Order: sequence, then C-alpha cells, then structure tokens
Amino acid sequence: MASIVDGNGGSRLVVTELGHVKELARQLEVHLGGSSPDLCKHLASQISSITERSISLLITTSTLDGPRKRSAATASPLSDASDAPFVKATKRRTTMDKKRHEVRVSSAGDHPADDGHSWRKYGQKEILGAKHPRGYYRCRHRHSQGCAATKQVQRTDEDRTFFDVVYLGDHTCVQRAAGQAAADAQAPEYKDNDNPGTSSFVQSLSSSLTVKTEGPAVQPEQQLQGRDAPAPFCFSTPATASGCLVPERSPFSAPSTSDNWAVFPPFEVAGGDVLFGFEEVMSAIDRADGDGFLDDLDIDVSSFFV
DNA sequence: CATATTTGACCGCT
DNA sequence: AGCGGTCAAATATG
Repeated sequence: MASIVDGNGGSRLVVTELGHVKELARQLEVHLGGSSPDLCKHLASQISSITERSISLLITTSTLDGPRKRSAATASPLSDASDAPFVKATKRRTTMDKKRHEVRVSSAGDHPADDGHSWRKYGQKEILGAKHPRGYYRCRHRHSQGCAATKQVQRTDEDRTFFDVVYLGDHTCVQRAAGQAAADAQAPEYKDNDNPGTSSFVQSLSSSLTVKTEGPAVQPEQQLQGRDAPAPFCFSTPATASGCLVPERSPFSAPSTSDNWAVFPPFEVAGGDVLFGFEEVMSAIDRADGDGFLDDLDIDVSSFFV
C-alpha cells in the first residue's frame, strides 16, 4: 500500500536529465586527465546545456501542473522493475514531516558504497514480501549534534547488485566526513551542512560520485571499509529511464544499459568548486516537490560549470 | 577496552 | 492484529 511514489512530473524529468548530466560528467572525468581538452570543453558545455534545460523544465512544469500530478501515465508498474531510473521517487511530505527520497544504488559488495555521510546501523528487519531485510541507519552525529537524518537500505528483489536506499530527514550535522576534508582543502569557505538554503545548492555538492564500471575499476569493499576513504557514491545510470523522457534520443545518453558504470573520484570542474553531491541534488529536487520550487531554488546555471 | 553490529523485544501507527 | 521502525542488550571486532 504505501506505494512509493512519485513526486511531480517535473522532478522526474529533471531527475532523468540529471542522470544524463551524470553520465556526461563520467565521460568528462574519463577524459579529464587526458589529451583532449577540447572534448572536455565540449562535454562541459553539454552538461551545462542539459542543466539549463532541466531548469526550464522545472519552470514549465511547476507553473503548469500543480503539486499533485501523478505520473501514472508514464510509469507503468512493470517498467520500473529493472529499468528504473536511479531515483525512484520523492514523496510529498507525509504526516511526519521528514523529507524522504529514495535512491537506487548499486554495489558489488554487501552494502551500497559510502554516500559521504557517516551512518551507524541501529536495526534490521525482514520486510513483508521482500526477499531481503532492510537495514536501518542513523547519522552518527545523532548524539553529538542531534542530527536526525536516517536512512534505510534494502537490497532489491530483482537484482542483488542493487539497493534501494531511502533517506529520511535532513542532516543537521556539520560533518567532517571523508570526501569533505578533501573538498574543504579546495573550497575552504563553504560550510557543509546541508542547509536547505538553495543557492548554496551547487556549492555544497561535495561528495564524489562513484559509478560502477564493468571493468575491475574499484573494489567497493575497499571503499567501504575506510571511513576515511573518499566517500564515493554509487548509483545507477538512468539508462532506460523510460516513462518521462526519451533518453535514447539524447546524444548524451551513453550506450548504456544498467551495466554501464564508471568511477568518479571527487569530481571537479574548472571553476574548482563544482562537485556533484547526489544527496544534495536530490534534496534540492525534493524541494521541487509541490509548490514554489523556483522560489526556493535559485540556481544560477552558469555557476554550475565555469 | 572502546566502539560497531546484530538481533529480539518493544511500541506506535494503520 | 500486524507491520515497520526503534531500542538496547548481547555480541563481535579492532
């Protein structure tokens, strides 16, 4: 019953677009150290334009439909089984006023890769009708800083290599987690707690991205064990994010099926302070849920990529 | 020994 | 009443 579900259509579209952005970023990363600065430039500008388009989308959808749009027409129950976009949903705040977003991530190991925050497991439960138990985690700074953020991790039924991760609530902690320290070194002035403020949206994007690649790129296990590891974050490509958009026709969508992954070290673009932090992105998108997304989110697109 | 995880009990919501 | 979420004692790990 508690159907997990959709935020508004605009958010979904944007999520999909962000997937493209991510993929482009992946490519950019691959070429970054390489020999073709022009290609990098090209990629960066594509990223920029998709981003811009996403924002237009948000503008459009948020003015056209109200908060209430169901995406029934676009998302068939069947289609989301294996081809789901990496983000399943943002949900309108429930009675409990915790923000919630659900993410599908992958890992070769037993848990999803580090998402940049430090969590402590406090429970595990068998869930009715699910093949795998759900693990409950809370922010490690709960006591020291009263941070109420929580997450739930559950292996998907269909594919053992995927996990559904549900983030509940915002981090109010000032965290000095791994990837952070690195980021701090380069951008000492921003503070990272995820102040839902929004123009800091971009700047606070700090955790690095890790996307699994077919090859023997990383041993997730290794990343997991060190909490001083650079906080890679792993999630699937929206390869066949059917439903909202038609990724196939995008020149940017990589030749990917959900098998196509790549690894991101902390990702930095020319300006020096642009990084993708998935959680922050989602958090911002979550704000799109319902009304006044734009009031809330004033991103200067040009600041994304210098 | 300190800290993290496991696991059954407990509790509140539907 | 049943389920999902949390607590906390027991246990594991370094």
